[in-house]
Amino acid sequence: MKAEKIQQLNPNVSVDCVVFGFDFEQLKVLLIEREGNFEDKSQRLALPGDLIFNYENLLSAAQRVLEELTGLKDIFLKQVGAFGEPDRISKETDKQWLRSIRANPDARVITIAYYSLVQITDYTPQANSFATSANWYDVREIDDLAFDHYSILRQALDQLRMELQSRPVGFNLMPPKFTLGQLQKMYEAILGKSLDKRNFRRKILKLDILTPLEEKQQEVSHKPAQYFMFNEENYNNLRESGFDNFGF
Amino acid sequence: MKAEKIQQLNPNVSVDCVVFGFDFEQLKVLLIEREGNFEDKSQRLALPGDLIFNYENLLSAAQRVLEELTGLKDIFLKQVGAFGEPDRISKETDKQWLRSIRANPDARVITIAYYSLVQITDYTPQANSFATSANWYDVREIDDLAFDHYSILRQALDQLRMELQSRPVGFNLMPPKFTLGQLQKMYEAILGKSLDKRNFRRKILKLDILTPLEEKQQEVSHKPAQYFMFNEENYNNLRESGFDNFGF
DNA sequence: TAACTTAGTGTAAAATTTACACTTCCAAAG
DNA sequence: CTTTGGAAGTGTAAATTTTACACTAAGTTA
Repeated sequence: MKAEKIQQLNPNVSVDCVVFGFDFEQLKVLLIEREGNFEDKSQRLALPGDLIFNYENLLSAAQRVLEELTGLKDIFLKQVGAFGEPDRISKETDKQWLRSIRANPDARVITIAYYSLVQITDYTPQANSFATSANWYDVREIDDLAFDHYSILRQALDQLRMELQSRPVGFNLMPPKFTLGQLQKMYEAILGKSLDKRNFRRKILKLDILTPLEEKQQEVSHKPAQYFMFNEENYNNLRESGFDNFGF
Repeated sequence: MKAEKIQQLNPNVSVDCVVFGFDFEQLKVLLIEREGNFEDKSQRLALPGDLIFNYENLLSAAQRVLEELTGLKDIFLKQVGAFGEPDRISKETDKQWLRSIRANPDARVITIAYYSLVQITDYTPQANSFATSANWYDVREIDDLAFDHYSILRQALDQLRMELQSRPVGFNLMPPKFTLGQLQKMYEAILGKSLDKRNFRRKILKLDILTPLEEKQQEVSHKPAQYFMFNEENYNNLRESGFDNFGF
């Protein structure tokens, strides 16, 4: 009885995940494709998302749905906000599609969006459930999506940028050792603008959250860069102490 | 038929409003009292909030509910986020109270919170519906509330402070003409710390959004201060251009 | 007329931001 | 072996911003 109760879908509330990925070149976002008669590709693409269970925590629901659709597990997600326009499911193709997968396809659904930022090489999406594919797409190439997902994406990106300006975010998505050039590329990809190398280095090093390693890059056809790792302790202190002096 | 549809409550989604008010002295928040057997006063107090109608826009719902419970109308509200812990309605007194007013008192409810900042003297709360009172309370004196409303309040306050640091917010809540001392008091009340008078003046004047008036304060028992008003145009430009150089 | 209260004002030192160009080290190509 | 291409790495001067700090002015009230 209890188990049944837990498994009941709440027809009015869904979660959507905006998982940004960085591959040392561009900022990408994880999207799924769905079966159906869509005019163009952008309408076939959607953020991974689905209804929550009735007695499920919102964040857990987002993590569960993300794993079900794309195979990505244990992703740290942060809330963007609620999207609840009564007409957010207004496109005819979206309505049709919902009829094919939902018990209650005409219910009014508000969705809670979450976002994250991961290192692409750490995760290999595996489409499942109603997703026919799950892949990374260059954020700059997306100009529309199913439902209201495009505006959710934009808002998540705004929030990520703001977060990046105010805290040393994004280090969770760097590999254990990395070069300052890679770190700068991450900032540039997310902020969508280029930064001065010397000023970037000065500023990031002054934070005292990076520990230089002895090791250097190998087998690159240019001057090898020094590797760095995080000073976890200082990094956490800085995260806590909030958002002073951290803009680029 | 349509009207009936519109009037149907959605048992799973509510809105809550955190209306901050400033009275030239302290930062206050608008709370309602409810009928019932509550252990202490803090449990009797709650943010104005209620279920949404099924085909209602979330923001409109927040404005409607706010007006129904407190009489405050045409308040500009900004979303804080969704609060959806499955156990957010866990206090026994809250459950009892819901049974007295809701058709479906045991439904799982997620709530979307909104906040605002107004000038207290512009609004006189009038309790109505299930609110037995609607009053302003000093934010610093609140240490708990019904449901999960205390944590919603804290999060809204964090967001207000962040917003204040990054944009020239809060001017909407000043009277048409005001002194720099009053403006500084507003900043101090919201940020919860005192600021250097000379530095504050220099910084705020450099933004070039204040126009000095000829007029001076009358009948104050000290040196009368000069009045200022907004330069709407520059103010809007600054709001748009975003959040550079605006911390105190 | 003395006491009280808030308004209003300037500066020097420190810290931060900004713009800017050349040398170094490696692999690959010739 | 030499040249070339490509990213790494480094310093400084000027401008701007931040910070700390104390006295006089103009009203009202006692």
